[in-house]
Amino acid sequence: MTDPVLRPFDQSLPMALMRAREATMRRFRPILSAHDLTEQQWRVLRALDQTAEALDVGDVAEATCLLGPSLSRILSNLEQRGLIRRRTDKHDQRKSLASLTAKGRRLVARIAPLSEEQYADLESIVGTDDLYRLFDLLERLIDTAPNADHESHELKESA
Amino acid sequence: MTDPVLRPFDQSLPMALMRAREATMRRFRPILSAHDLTEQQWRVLRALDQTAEALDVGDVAEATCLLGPSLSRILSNLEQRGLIRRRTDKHDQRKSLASLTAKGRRLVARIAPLSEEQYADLESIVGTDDLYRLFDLLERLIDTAPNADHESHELKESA
DNA sequence: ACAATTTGCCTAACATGTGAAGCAATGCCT
DNA sequence: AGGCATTGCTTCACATGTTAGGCAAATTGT
Repeated sequence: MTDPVLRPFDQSLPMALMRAREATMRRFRPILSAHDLTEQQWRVLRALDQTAEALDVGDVAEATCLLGPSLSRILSNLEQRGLIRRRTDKHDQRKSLASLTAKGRRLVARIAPLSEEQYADLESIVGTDDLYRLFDLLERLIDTAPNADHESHELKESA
Repeated sequence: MTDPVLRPFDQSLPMALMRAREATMRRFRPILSAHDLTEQQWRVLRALDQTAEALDVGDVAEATCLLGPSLSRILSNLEQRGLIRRRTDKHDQRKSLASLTAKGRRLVARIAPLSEEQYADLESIVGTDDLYRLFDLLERLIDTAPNADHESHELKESA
């Protein structure tokens, strides 16, 4: 029964997660900034590149882990640069649908191999097995979250 | 030999790290906002609470994983609120030394048990063993970083 | 049909992330 | 001592994180 002394930072999980992410991103950031893209802008372009059709803003937010206000600004930015396009959904006029332009798709295609190259390096250094172990542990951590809608898997079985 | 297609987000390590951190912080954020503190402000207070003496701004930046400009603003904020104190180092007048005020130390003491309670919950859910496994994997990831000064352990042995 | 509620996206305001530039204090060199 | 690059912190400018509030379209209840 010791006093409730605060654990030092080396034993803080959020801190370790942040440093790990920072260390990982250090590989990719130079590629992106060379193409005048931020991390977040790149995540949006990737999300849109993954589907043939357009996505509504809510889906993009979920996929990219961005909050509405940030995403709204990012979409405006990318739209002005001619990388994406926005139009309102005919069936629900509250929704705004986003999709890549040809220019945007070309940009993703140009960056993709560079990104995958870095990822391959990372995997070879850490080791494929340990990388999967890490993914599993992170996934478990995500599932312990109090009450977040991360596209709950739980409903499917109980429905 | 497939085309260099981009991996989906569920196989992206930076994405998994971000979601895991977000899920973890969801436990702590309510405690902090109830005391009008942001994550980052809390990290600074913690860092200063860990040492008896004052820390220079560079050390605080390293300990809290904050960049100079952010830290500079945060210190101004905390100083205005009377939670910390700043003075210039007599031996090197470029340096600015920060330390907690009595008020700041009381605030940390009030929050600490709440924070540790959440941490204990987390550990009991994830399991102590898996938590340590996770720390190990994250540490390895951090050490694969291209060229960052994370208080390199390497020098001590080779010196 | 109509009022109340909810949903989806937006803007506003403030705090932080990030790279570049400024500036004073220090260290180095001759 | 006098130049000169370096260090430590700050400020600036712009992009994002975060919470709150706004507005129009859709849904619900009657």
